[in-house]
Amino acid sequence: MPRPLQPLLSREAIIAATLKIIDVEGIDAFSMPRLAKVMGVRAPSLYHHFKNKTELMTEVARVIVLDTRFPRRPADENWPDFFVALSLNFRRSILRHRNAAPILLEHLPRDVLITMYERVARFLDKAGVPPHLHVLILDGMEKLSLGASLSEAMKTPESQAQIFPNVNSQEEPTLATALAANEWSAEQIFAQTIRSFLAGVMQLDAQQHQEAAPPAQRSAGRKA
Amino acid sequence: MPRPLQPLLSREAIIAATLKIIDVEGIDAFSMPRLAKVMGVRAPSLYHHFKNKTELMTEVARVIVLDTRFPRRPADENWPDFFVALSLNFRRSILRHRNAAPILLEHLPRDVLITMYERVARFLDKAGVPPHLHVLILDGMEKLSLGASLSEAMKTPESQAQIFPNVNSQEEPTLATALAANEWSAEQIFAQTIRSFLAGVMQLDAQQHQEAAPPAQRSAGRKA
DNA sequence: ATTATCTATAGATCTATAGATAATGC
DNA sequence: ATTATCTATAGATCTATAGATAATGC
Repeated sequence: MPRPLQPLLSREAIIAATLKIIDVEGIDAFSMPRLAKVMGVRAPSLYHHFKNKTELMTEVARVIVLDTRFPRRPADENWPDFFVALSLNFRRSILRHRNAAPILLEHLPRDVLITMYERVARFLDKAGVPPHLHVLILDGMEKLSLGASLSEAMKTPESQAQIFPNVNSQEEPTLATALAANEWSAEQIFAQTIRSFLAGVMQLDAQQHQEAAPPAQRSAGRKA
Repeated sequence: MPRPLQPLLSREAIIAATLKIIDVEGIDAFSMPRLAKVMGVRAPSLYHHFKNKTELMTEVARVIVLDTRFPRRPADENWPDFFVALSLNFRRSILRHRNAAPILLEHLPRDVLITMYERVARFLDKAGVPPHLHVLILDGMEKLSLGASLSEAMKTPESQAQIFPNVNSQEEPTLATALAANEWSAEQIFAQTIRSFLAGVMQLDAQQHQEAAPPAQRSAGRKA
């Protein structure tokens, strides 16, 4: 059966099948022959649609991140809510495919993020957040979201319920006490971390302006 | 030459050689035969010292993280400085072996972190930071440090100088403006992010106590 | 008896290319 | 002429185990 009446493959279908294999069987189970088998074709046919395995993985990473929904814009004074919502969406997109975390690390789709960050920067502008804080806010949000998502994704099923796994109350009494006092889920802690970060960015910036210049001033002096 | 007069191998030497291969040639260049060749032995000899490749990689990840120095304790009121120093040390430890980032993600040595967090929790206690904030602070610091280190580690040599690579001032004007205004290095942004996060944690907590209880109160009410 | 190497090798794959083949679209 | 499959296969490895061997330490 050389060329079939209807194409058996498409880039979209190949990417979807790749994700499914990785989701269900794990990343080590994935190979081009395995993918071919799942799709009912022979391995070389896949190379008609993707130059090589790397190109396929790059697209998989893109699809995962592109799934992140952009939240509705809240009232200007509640702009941190927007960041919490966006970060949670990003985190959930990654955790929808936790077995793919290593792929995401290796093929982080910078272009997708850049496009997203441009929209976010415009949002910040409209909300009245001073431009000299934009890079700090975007970078901090990226790092927090990536760190939280990737480390959560790598948790074993057993340790998924715990914030810090394997804490021994004999050897780590202070930490054990702190954990016992915690009533938040990993996701709630993440949201609160984003909120705290944003609050701190604004607070430290306000402090610096107080020091550097008279009250209602607002420019220059972002550096120490 | 069956058993040599002096042992040719040791766990420490094997781990060091593994890291060297990964640092110099990249993670894909690593294999047990390649490692054996570098050490002047045959591949099966390595299995006398490590059960399998996974055990070796787990130890490599441990060694990388164990390299993180615990900073000197500053005056209590400057406790955030301690966190900035610790986070920077952690980040630098990871970036000393940037090619090993995927190993770190997959074999994150939880026990090493837990031991470190116990010390940090005690430090927080002494500095007067209320226990109900410990988990939030530790988790946030972990996520930020991991996210920053791992994504920095995966940057290509070309993009290492940039905060966000490949921003086009035609297509992303707002973001490009924000980047042009930035005068900080990735490391400086990271430090400032840690600082902001900590400031925000304290500020939001103070606010909540204001709402929930009369001034000098300090207990309960960590939840909304 | 135990330790630390070796030889030999099972056994399992993988990625990717060359070139054939038949269907499709112009 | 181009497209989308196929067959065949080059070429390169890898991980890990079984069992031999000689040095070491008791």
